[in-house]
Amino acid sequence: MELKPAKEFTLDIPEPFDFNLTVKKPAGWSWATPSEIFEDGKLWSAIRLKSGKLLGVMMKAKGSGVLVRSYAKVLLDAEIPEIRERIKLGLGYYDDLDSFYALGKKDPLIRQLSKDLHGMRLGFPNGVFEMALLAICLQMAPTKRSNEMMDCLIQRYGEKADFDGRSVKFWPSPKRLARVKDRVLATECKLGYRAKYIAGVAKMIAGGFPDVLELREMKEEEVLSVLKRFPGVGDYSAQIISPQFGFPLDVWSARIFHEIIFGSTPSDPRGVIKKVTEVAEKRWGRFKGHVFVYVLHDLPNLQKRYGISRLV
DNA sequence: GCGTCCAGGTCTACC
DNA sequence: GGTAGACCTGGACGC
Repeated sequence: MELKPAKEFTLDIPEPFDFNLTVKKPAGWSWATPSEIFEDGKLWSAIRLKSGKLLGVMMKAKGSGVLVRSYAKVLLDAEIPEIRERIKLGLGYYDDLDSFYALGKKDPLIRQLSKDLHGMRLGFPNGVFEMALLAICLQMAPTKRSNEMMDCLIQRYGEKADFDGRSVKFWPSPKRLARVKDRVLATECKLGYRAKYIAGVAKMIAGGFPDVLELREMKEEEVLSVLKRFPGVGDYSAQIISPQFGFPLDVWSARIFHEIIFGSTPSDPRGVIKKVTEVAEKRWGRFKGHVFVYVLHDLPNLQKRYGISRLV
């Protein structure tokens, strides 16, 4: 689909802010979709609005802010506030980095993180469905296989945005996947038992569900409760999908945080998830999500200090 | 080459 | 309310 230039605007993001670190994070996570393009400080990506409309987005740093160019087949004036809000959320406009970094006065881990990745805002560009696909594909699978499942979903059922001389493939819409039988999904993308979860989530969202901007306004416990109504979404997945940044410990990250907090490698990483989560809540409170993201993007540096045993 | 185990969770049956 | 066991698939490992 060839998209035409639509709304262009500049966002002033509060300091500290590093555009490159925010949209192209060190561990290689994509901003919104794995097929987006980041070259010479410019990002070409896409977002999907609540209506289901796909927008192409080109962004680059401009002074203390960010120049945002959106591309659409047709853009309504009424959609402009939603675009601005989604981009602000995607660039971490609301992240309280000053307060997070201030914890570094007493917490040596945060002191190091804020030094290593200064200005990296968490950002939450995607909608509920894209994050649900990510979370479910991450379950019980090595990274390679998770990536294969997600790539297959995007290539087979995703939507292409051609704009500004670039082509970006975006996650499938809930309406699109709601029309696919779970047996077909399981076979085509080797999703295994996850296929019925994905089909179920697609149907629920296609039938009407709070969007990411609405979830942001709820209390953290309420958001998690709402998200856990999805089939196949438990504590871990709900915290990945939530725009309020929880502490989604899995076996891999539980091992890392146990080594950082307690200085030892747990023999049963799954068994320490509850304990590590409780300590994180007590130690970092509302900034536990910041610590989680910062740590996973700073592993090479932390390995030297904390002797983390396994990086991948 | 073949069989077994298990991995970046969740659900369900059973106690 | 707590907890085994099952769930897809595919790579690693032992034989």
